Amino acid sequence: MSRGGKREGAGRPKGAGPYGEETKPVRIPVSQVDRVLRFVRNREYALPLFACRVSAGFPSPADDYLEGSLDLNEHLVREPAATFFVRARGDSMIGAGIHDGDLLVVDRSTKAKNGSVVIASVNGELSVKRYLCSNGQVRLVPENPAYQPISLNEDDDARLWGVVTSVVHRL
Amino acid sequence: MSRGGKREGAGRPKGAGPYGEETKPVRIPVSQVDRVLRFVRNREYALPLFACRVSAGFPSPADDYLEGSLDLNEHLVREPAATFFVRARGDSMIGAGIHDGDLLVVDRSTKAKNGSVVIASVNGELSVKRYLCSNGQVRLVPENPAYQPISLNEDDDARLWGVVTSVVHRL
DNA sequence: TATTTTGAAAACTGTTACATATTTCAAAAA
DNA sequence: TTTTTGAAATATGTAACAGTTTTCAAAATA
Repeated sequence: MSRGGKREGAGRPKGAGPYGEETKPVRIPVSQVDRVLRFVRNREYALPLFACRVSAGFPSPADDYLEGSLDLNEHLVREPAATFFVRARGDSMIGAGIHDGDLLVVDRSTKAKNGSVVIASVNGELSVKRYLCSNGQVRLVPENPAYQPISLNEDDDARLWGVVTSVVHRL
Repeated sequence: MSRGGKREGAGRPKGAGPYGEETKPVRIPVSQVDRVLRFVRNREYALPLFACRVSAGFPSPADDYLEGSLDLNEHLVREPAATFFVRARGDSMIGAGIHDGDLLVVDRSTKAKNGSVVIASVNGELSVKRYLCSNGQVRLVPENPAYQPISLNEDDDARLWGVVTSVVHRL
């Protein structure tokens, strides 16, 4: 009459769901539910990151060379609401690894420190420069000997737009 | 005695939460809860892209300088399932804009063309090189005069791991 | 009259609870 | 030996709940 019955190991095993893991309910705004489900189910953009010091077979997800997984958005954008992109022109910052046409990730929420690479407009001219400050004197310095540094005076109409956090160079 | 009381428009208005919208519980794997909450709260990784040729006030979303909006994942990763990341070591590809420590986006689904920058292992040694093919002869060429090109022979144990599509340089 | 304090009302939020739904495996049947 | 079956155990979507937060007019105060 009875089949199966109480016994060790009976029933659906733990972690047999699609995630192989426990779940917990989280409140999501209704308009974003679909987007979030796609995000979670596909884990689309969390891609493997491999270490490059390799001598033998490489790279396979089973390897020790796997450093983890990475999402470019999360890795490169700290605060989405304060971040924008600019395309760089010219080679005045070649020494900082910024090439003509590169995409710059600019964060407006972090304050420029001495030595930061910044987007600044001076007297209506926009540029990417290294921000140096000494003795109260602010200088915007290109990273290419063919260009001249700019020293900011009080009557200059200067404004910092943000700090460049990453450079994306397409091949 | 009683204050407030039942009346039209009493109480907290609808949509007064941080999302300005109704929420609903969705089951999320515990290990991804944090990632999902960040994803939902930050809302958008589709960030504004500005043109850099600018003379006056810049940049504001209302400006004409806005080229559009960009999602780094979508922009840099054509096929998530065939993409991985590698961290570059050394300066052998400095001429291609690849610096020590840069993050390389590698696509395994596109075939290397003549001139592509590729990740290749030759006799167990992994490297980033430019792939050149002429008269059936394959060469892996560094972009730094201090390094020697590698010509592939038939008895070399060589394998192409993928084509480098982008370089991410952090400042 | 003008300003401040108060508290009921209504929505928000994280979590628990629950009613299916699925999955598994050994016993029963073929 | 193979197929069928059903109790057991977990998964899943959502309602419900208890506690929190916010709002606004009435009450109290100046």
